[in-house]
Amino acid sequence: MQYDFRNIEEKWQKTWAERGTFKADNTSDKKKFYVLDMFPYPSGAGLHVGHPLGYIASDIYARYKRHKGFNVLHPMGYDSFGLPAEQYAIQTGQHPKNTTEINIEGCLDDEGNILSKYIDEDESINNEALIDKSKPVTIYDADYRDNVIKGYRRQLDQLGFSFDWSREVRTSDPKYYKWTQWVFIQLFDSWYNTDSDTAEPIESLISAFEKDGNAAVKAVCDDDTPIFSVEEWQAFTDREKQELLLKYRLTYLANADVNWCPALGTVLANDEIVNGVSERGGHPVMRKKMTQWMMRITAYAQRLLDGLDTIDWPQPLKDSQTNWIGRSEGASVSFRVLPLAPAEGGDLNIEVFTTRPDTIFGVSFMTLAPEHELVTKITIPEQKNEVESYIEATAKRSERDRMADVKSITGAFTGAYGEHPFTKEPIPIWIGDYVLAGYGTGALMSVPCGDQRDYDFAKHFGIDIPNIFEGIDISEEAFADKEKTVITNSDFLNGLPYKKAVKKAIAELEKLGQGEGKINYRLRDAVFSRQRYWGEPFPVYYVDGMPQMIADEHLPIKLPEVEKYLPTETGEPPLGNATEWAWDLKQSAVVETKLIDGESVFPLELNTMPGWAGSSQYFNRYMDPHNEDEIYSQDAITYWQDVDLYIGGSEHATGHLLYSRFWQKFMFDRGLVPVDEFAKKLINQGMITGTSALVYRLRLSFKQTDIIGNVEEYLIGFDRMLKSFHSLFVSFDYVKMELGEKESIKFSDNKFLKVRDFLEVYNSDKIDLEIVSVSFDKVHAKVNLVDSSDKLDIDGFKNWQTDYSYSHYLRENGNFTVGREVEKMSKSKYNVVNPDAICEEYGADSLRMYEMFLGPLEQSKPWNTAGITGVHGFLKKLWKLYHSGPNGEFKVTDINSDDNVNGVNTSSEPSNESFKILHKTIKKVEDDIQNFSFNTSVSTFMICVNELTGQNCTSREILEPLSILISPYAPHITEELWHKLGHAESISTAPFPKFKEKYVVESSKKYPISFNGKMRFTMELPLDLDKQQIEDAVMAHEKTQQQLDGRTPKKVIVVPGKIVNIVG
RNA sequence: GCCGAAGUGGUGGAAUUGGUAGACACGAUGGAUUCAAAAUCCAUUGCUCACAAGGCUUGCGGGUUCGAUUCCCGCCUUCGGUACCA
Repeated sequence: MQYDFRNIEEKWQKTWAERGTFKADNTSDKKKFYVLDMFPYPSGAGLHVGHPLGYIASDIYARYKRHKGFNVLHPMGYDSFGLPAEQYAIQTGQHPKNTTEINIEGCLDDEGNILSKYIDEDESINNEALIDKSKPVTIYDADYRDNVIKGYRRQLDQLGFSFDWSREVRTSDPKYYKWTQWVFIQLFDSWYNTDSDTAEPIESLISAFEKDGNAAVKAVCDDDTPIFSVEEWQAFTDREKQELLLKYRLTYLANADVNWCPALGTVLANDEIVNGVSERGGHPVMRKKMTQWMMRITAYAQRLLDGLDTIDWPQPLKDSQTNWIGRSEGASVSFRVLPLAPAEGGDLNIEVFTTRPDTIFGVSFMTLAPEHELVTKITIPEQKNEVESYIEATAKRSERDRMADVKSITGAFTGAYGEHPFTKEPIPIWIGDYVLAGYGTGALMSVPCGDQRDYDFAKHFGIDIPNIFEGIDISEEAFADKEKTVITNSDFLNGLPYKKAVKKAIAELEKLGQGEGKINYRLRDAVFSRQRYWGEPFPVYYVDGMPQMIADEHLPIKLPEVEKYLPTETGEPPLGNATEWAWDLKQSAVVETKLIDGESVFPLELNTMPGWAGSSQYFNRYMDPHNEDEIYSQDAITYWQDVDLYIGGSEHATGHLLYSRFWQKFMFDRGLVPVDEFAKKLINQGMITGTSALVYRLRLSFKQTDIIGNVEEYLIGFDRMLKSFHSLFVSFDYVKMELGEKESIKFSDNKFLKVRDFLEVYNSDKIDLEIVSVSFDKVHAKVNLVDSSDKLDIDGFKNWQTDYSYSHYLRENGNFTVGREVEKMSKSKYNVVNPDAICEEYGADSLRMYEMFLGPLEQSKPWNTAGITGVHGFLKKLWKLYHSGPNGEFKVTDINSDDNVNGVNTSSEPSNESFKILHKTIKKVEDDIQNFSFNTSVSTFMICVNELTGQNCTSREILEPLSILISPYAPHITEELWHKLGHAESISTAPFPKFKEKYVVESSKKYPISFNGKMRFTMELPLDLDKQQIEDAVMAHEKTQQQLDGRTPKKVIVVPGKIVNIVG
């Protein structure tokens, strides 16, 4: 019997789905275990082999935990709001809801034929069903299925994951985003009490105001919050009260800097901006202030830091969150702006944050971010032009550019001066783009002798560099070593080391009332508004410009329909196009926009929520995903608690993973979740890169003498020079052999004789120019046109790119090979490998095993389909091991079996060797799974099956546990074998085999005998010898004497059970 | 720039605590089987030298150690993140 993976996999996938094998129950006596994957954004391109890597790993772990007797929750869903669907909507007018649904559910029926609703009258396939929408496809095209969207669900299903699909969520489903909106309202209705260090309902803040005003309230709030008394509070109008409360709420409105692109009418992400212009269309981009919803994540800065110590996440990921939060201790210092500055001058102060208050006497200038609000106020008329043009120039640079660029030093003098708090000397105030507006206060006290950037700035603009470090030469560079610091030229700080000087400086500043010790965080409040269509609408309407929440019972507020998905002509977000987008208070319903009267009908919020909104609580929603009354029941969350294992990419380190921790802590504060970290353990899976196939196209450079005798040399595509044929492609083997490491080679070097021959035969009469050198272009070929030995299918290549149909192909030894390069998997590089095709050819079990076999889970690694034959061959061998009967029939022997073959009882005890390899495998695999080292498990299985095959093992006692060991990795084949072994129940809950030490104990060891650290020979010795006995045995060995050649060893190192090393 | 990760045969990788470098695979070469192909099986395969003996070898340069892929110092290269891509 052959290993028929197609039938086996289809059969068991169907059976699992029908039986609900992987449904997790919210009530169970078993211990719970929650394995979570980062849910995908369902893109039209579908899955490539890189996507399932983490899902396979988590599935192995989930299945392993089921074998270990746990009640496992392993859900999957879709992060289905996002930009690509919106971009497509802008281009085609297709509703993102429809494209999203297609991307998830696909366009094929159960037989794999396209659904009739996607076939147009003329039998062509509707554009929305196509992956590559650039050219028309009809149902008569032979391979139309390759270009039809199969849908994420179908692609995931065929990989045999043990997901509990009954719990699926989609962030764009109103039933789901109802609860995203609900959490937003909870945040709006909360403030952060720094006394109790917890978020509290806004009512407690209001009652505090009503009792004592806000002077005594310890809260996280906006910097510009005024102090008011009870009387003042009571005298405030309702609107004033609302404005004040906004300064405390955990989500609030504020003016934030964004990258505004006037031409596109939209805000751009940093990576959508290249060299100061938009990536799409190359339009100018400006920094601009816009009113945005913000999340007061800074309230949680310290707790987000502290929490990192309590979770088992990768250290690099923790490091990046730590750096992101960026805690620094120092002092805030207030500098008076000297009144000789013009206009409003006089009472202006500049707040700076410094980590080095000890260097305050080294200040020789101040630097403000060009965006700093005081810049326009303090700039003197003479400097106005210079300052303004500088501000304009920096507005065009992205923050990342400004941070990355340390070489060009730019800035402008405002003409204004600050006053040193102690010396009262005037300090010139500059602006410079190395100061970022959102970082600290957006202003620096510049100490050139102690900070390299300040030093460079001072040198560049000829500003003083006073030295305040004892015994340090600062003529070449700044001195930033805190440990070796001794302060001098600094009045009361003279002679003090760093730590004492800091303390003293802060104390003196406090005496003056011009500063205090302060902890600063780099973390900023998160912008929560997006000027997009395809996102969660806010449950917010505006009365007199003040935001009001819509009551819980009216949620969800569903996304309105719009004609166009672009911003409006007046620059409002796409929701501004909606004709039905107003809140009627009386009816408690969304009504037509034109009914807005400011009395009972009010405008709704036009922004939508960002991508991370929907993913910040989804892990909790999975626990009770269809609950319509609560975000989840308390029973469900009490049972499941938190995620035990979360697998996903490290690119989410400071986005999703930080925001989710913030929301979880908030939910914890409000008593909605039992723990304040949502995932105990997290593993980052690496990227799978593509292995591109590159075909080498000849380029020749020619020399030509023109009429007046100038000699010109130029490089030209061969095809353009010679009309008689198209490009000449040359086998990579030959190119490499002739070219070596060089890029190009002189024609006179007498290489590439084959090319010369070729030119002579085909074009001798056409070449009237002198060839100078030979080089090559690399052309990407589709990877599936290349086989495991890098040979190109030339006919396939010609068919695929008809431009090359008439090209010539120069072979080497009858083969035409391509070069290989590892690059990111992408459509444009033709190196994307689709899991469907792999499943079709080798099966899901082979794909799962191979993805694991590629290498360590956390590392990025290149995909090369060629290698899959190794694991596929292994599965065939595994199958054979259980099918050693006549004609490949299934055969397993029991110890007490009555089986008789020709009168001989075939029952047999497994051999000691069989037990040994089985138990070695159990030990290794269990260790591997616990260490997430899945690649080494696959090797271990191979060794085990190879050995058992060699031993002709057929014992149930061996083969039954073996199938369980392999089943997390290759669930289909092992389920089939399990079934054949006579079990009615799924293998998935069979108990994991127990490792028994007694089967693997060794009595002797093959010792490596080294001389001066180099292994020369091995020697088998009993393990119970002591050091001296081993030494004696080794010294007595003839090869030892041979090696020593008469010398006496200086020293003999014996490590029992490990090695012997003879020195001398 | 800053932060993080990784460099081992032709390729993916293994070596769990400092102890036989290259497990397990892919590819390649030769052979068996076959009318032939596929499939399967066997042998060889880090480099170097004609063989053997030997020498060299974990990105580069140092160091610690009886012994370093592993620990320390200094460099180089590639990749990821860098606040509106998801």
